[in-house]
Amino acid sequence: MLCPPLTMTQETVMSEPLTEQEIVRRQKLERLRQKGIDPYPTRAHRTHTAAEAIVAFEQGELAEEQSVTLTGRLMAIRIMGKASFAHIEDGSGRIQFYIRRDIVGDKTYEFFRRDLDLGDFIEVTGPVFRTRTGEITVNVHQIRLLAKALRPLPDKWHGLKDVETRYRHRYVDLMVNPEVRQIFIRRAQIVRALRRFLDERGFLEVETPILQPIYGGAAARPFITHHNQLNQDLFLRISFELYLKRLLVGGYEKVYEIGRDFRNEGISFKHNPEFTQLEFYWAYADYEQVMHLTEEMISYVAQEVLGTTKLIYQGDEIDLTPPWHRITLREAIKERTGIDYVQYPTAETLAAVMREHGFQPQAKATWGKLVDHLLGNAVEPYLIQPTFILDYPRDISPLAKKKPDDPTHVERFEFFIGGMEMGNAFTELNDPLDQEQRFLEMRRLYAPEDEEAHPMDEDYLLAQRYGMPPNGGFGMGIDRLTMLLTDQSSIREVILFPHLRSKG
RNA sequence: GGGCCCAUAGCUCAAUUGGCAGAGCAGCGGCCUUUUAAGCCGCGGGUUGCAGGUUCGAUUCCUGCUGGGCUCACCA
Repeated sequence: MLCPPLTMTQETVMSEPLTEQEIVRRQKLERLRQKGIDPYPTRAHRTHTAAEAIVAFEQGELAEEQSVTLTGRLMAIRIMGKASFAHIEDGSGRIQFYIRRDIVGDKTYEFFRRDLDLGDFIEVTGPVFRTRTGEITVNVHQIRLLAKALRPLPDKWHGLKDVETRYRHRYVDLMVNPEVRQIFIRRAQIVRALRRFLDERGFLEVETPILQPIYGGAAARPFITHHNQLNQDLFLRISFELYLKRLLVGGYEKVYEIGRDFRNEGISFKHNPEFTQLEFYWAYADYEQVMHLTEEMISYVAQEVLGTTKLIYQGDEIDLTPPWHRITLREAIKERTGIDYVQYPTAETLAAVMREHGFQPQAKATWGKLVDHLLGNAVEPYLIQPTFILDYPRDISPLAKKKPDDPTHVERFEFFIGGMEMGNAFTELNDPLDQEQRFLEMRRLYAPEDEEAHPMDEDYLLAQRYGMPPNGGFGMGIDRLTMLLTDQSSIREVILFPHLRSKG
């Protein structure tokens, strides 16, 4: 038989016609059913993972001819007539098995040869031995199908490279690219280490609303949704800040949250519309103490996850060992551009001198945005080693407390590693009347129809009037930290299902 | 949103100046009882992202569209 007729009459929800290989696999499925074999049996059995079987054999824990039963996905097949080698892969790794016709019999051997495909999940049982070339191998006595795969696997050597397919069908990426699987294991380790670090220091993990009637705590455009029964528009949160600080009013002294923020903005190598944030708030601390905790926390995580505080990011050697470099924003900008922004206290004069220096700021940018432009364009890309940039202009930091000796600046820092902003922190503003003025100021800065204009959170002001302890707050992008610790240049490589435009 | 680049078989990639769309892997048939990117022989598989245009002839040149990548802008 050269090629079976390429027709399939079964109804399908997929719009694409079946490929030849898919038709062949469905025919095998039918053949199995006719033989009375369930291609999707309800239960599987295993005595060892692949890794456990290998260790058990190496340590002599398996008696002569003692059978093990392993499960996994069929990843490679080498048929040599009346005997064959193949590899299965489970969550612990790969292991080879050997199957001989004279051991399993004609019927089983033909089942293996004709009915199984790469990608199928199977169960194999038999004693473990070492081949002539030294590989620990299961000598199969019984083999069973656990789940038939109806789509062919990508190239066994080159894997799946097409970036769009990797993101849209991440499960395929994960099944054939082990280094991708490793990234998300490491991501979980990072989050676990952060939790452990904060838990050990008495921080309480809390959960605050994702659906919020008023958004705030950051400068970003929100996603809007709607509650039908309440007939109420709601916003997906852009930060946790205002809710977490309410908890300090309530009496908790150390709180943190790890969760998702949503920002309705541009997508780039370091921006995804939804991303994971860590924020903590610490009563009676200031931004100096938060800085200490930050460098301690990040180096702890690196030590826990990588076993070292030195790493390579995109070709640069980075040393996370504290203490980190500290420089004021004003000095950093002066160092890189020669511009001392305090000499140009209005948007007009600052924009003018920036243009003289070759910058092209937005025409209607506020003074604070101009300073931020200088930071982002002239300073940030050079901050490869971990660096705290301190003391931001007051008018771009409406939730931060003024410096006692300089009311034009606030006690705020951002920290940068590998040329990326990793986090933002400040001595939190806890003066309810000052806070109210800041909110009113922000409202004046933006026209009401401006999408960046922020609604006034009156309940937050009310909370502060009950008394909020002085405190230091902190926010950090976990996706970016994961990029750093896995040496990835795109945030999409550290998010399992990154946002992509719909097709068609 | 602007600029640049990319899209060819299930996967990874070729295709000369515009001249018959190919290879490896995967698949199918055959040989092969310690292989490991197994090997050998044979066979099938394409709306070249989509829609137009130029041309005797378009994977190739042009326009538009869709999706992706990089980059700039945007992102208190």
